[in-house]
Amino acid sequence: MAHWLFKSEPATWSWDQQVAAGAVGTHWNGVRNHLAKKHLMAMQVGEHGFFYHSNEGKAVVGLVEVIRPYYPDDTDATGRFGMVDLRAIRPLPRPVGLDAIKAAPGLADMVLVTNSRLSVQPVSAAEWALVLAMGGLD
DNA sequence: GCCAACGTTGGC
DNA sequence: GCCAACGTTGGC
Repeated sequence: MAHWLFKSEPATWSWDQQVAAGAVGTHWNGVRNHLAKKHLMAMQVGEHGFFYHSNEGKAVVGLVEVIRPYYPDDTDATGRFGMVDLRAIRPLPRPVGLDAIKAAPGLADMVLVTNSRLSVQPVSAAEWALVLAMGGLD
């Protein structure tokens, strides 16, 4: 199973809001980038991702699960882009900050480091395990 | 709030 | 189809 990372500015959509959305989850809409779209299209129900707070916080704060695969984003008038649905699984006991990620030897190739502007990113199995451990989960 | 990086748009 | 101009993102 693949792993992912979803970025959100807390002022727009925060982890607390994601948690409040509960099992029903949310539509991860608003993606308008073709590389991000490609990642969304590759996602399968049951796959897990990191929830990352950009700009304010700058940390991986929780885990989410894909609960509905790619379908059209009704906020996109052009019809070119789509979205998936996500639900919160659990917070990280210790949020993993961008500074810690940049400082970790095993995470130098993380997309968060190499292409920080991409809003939906793939995460390798090794990166996933390392960030989980840094966040206090096994 | 600045600005670098990057994606997109539109004129040619 | 190239590329300059522009807008947006996101770290600092």
